[in-house]
Amino acid sequence: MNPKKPQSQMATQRPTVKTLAQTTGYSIATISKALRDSPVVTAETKERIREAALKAGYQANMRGVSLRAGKTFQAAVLMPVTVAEGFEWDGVEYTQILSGISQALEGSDYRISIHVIRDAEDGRLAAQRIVDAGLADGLIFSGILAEDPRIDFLVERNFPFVALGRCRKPLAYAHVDVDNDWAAYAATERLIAGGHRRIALINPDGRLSYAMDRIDGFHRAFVQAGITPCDDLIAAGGLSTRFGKESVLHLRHIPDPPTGFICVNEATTLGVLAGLAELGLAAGRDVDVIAYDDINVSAYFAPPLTTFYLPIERLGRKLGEFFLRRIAGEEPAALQELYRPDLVVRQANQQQRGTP
Amino acid sequence: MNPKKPQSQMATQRPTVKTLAQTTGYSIATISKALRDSPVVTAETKERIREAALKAGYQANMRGVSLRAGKTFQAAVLMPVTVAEGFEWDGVEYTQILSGISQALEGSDYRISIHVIRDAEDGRLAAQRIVDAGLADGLIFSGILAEDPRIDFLVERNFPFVALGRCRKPLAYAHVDVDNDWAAYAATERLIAGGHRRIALINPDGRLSYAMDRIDGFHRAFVQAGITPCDDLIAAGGLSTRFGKESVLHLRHIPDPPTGFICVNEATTLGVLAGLAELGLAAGRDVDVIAYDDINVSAYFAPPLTTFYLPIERLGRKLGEFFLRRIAGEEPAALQELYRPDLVVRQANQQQRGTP
DNA sequence: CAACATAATAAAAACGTTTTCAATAAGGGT
DNA sequence: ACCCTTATTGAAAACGTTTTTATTATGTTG
Repeated sequence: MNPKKPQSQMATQRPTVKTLAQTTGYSIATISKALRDSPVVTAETKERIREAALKAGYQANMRGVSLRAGKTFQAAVLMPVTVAEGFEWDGVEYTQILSGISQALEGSDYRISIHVIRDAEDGRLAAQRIVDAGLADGLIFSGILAEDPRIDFLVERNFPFVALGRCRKPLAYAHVDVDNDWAAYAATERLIAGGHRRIALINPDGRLSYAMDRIDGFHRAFVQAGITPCDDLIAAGGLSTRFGKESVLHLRHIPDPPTGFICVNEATTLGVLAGLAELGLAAGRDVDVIAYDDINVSAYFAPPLTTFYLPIERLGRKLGEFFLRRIAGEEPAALQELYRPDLVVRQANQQQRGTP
Repeated sequence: MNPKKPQSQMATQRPTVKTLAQTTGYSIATISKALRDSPVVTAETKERIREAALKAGYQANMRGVSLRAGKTFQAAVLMPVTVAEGFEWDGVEYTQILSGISQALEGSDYRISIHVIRDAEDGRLAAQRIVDAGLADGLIFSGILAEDPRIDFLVERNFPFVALGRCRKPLAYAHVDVDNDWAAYAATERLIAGGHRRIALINPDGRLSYAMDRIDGFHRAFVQAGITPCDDLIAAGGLSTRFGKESVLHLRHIPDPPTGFICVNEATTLGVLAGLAELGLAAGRDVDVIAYDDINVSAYFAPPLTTFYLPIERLGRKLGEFFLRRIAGEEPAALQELYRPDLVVRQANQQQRGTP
């Protein structure tokens, strides 16, 4: 075979507008307009060109479109991961977030590109790289800090983005969030109504905005009930299973230990249950545990736990929708939504049980 | 303000090779060569141009590079998700896979783009779309079926890809896999040695290649021990928590029920434990459970379980490495690796316990 | 019937690169 | 002093689009 394959090689090449122009006899301008359904080209030629395109299996080359349009058609998602091995079930909910975003982007020309980050500061660097190098047309990220460097940066550069969570600065930006203040309030109130006076809040990193929201709600429930808030029972740490377990082991060994636990996610909840098991305690009998659940797994814990449940995939869908609308030019102020999770009762709200 | 902003607008535009050409006085050809460190351009001019580029904050526009090079610089990853809400902890390990791939791709120009798929057939469509529309330079995917339409398609089209798992056809393609045959064999052997004669294998969808591998290993252990294989105790279904629970509830109600359970992943394991709890049985006392663990969570189950553990992030890293090498032109036959998970003993291997 | 508006298509420019090829300058050998 | 080689840079083409502008043909109007 001739290594240059002058003829057969050409035949197997992907067709372009130029190819179609040659086969149909029209100019590449008309081809382009016809395929984009421009009103200036006649219905008959449109038909003819479309047919030829179909026959040739023509697909517009995104690289050409991209260069010409000055767009990347990429939605960059910052995905946090923990560094070390032995990470323990961290970030498991991201699959669902991505699924939701993906659903929203279906039908659009946008694709999801993943940028793994270690922490918020690393996230700022990633954001800067994405903006400076023009790697994407917009950004989606979560794990918002009260003072989030990414939000500051992106707002200042006027780069489109949607945040899963709100920071504590009065800036206008598109976001989706869970009403964590309310959820923590409702959980605490429920435990108080169940007779608990010493309640532990297993919380993530204190710089996270929603960690503060949860503390606010936690406090308010005590104040409204006229009880001293359990500030000493707030465990601020990771979202890991290990942290949940360690928190229980620690908190149950201090004087006047907690009898109720409010967990921040499924991972810490699993850890809390593991810690209780190690101490010979059982949720629903010796202590009460209320969880927050993104991925509908609390039903399978032993015992099944009462949770505040909001499928995180739904948030993902909203993120994707807001992303597209933001890219299309809508104002950030119009792209903000707050969700309240559903209370799923799986354990009775027991009254005044003697603390073991 | 003048809506056209003739001057200030220009100043804020991203610099291009043309800009640099103007500021330095060199031609765009020289600029390009200098920045790519071509040997034909003199050291002095290189230095001058690099300085100017740095000062201007020049970053090559990927869209231009992409069009010219005919590459997308995208590594497409097919990410499976279950459709319905109430998905129950499915696909949680993908975060780790992505993290691993991301680590391997660091330093390269490649970015990860996510394509969510519902099942293998949907995956084939996605693969076809990616290939036909030229959305990526290569593909990474998992959940390999014994007869996987994606592998057939991609091999036939000679499109670069790396599979997490092997199909059962004798095709040459890059892959990374876990030795599931061995793992299932070892798990079964251990339970047999512990005195169990009726052992259940909680397996994923039977069309999955690694499901068959596991059955093979499962069988072999019985044969080698001279015991009748428990074909009736193979539960082939999903990877979901629900399936794990339902399997236990079903299997424990048949005559001569299993006393040992071998689980396929953490999700089903959690379900199995939930099912056992509902029946009043405890792992490690009434029955034995051996799990397979991707994400190091089995230590927190109650009780902690003996598992075969292989951090899936490591597989992800290998996938990314193989991807780059495949893209660079290496032969698929050189890009194949099989991993054996580590046995992590958390429960004693008990002898001949009366089945309750 | 000439002038002109309108419709349809074609030509050309642009997006930002990289690469091939041409052009210039400098140096070395005879 | 002249030719030839070599080193360095510049010009131009190409990647595949889309959009702006120009060109032609057609029909309408005074």
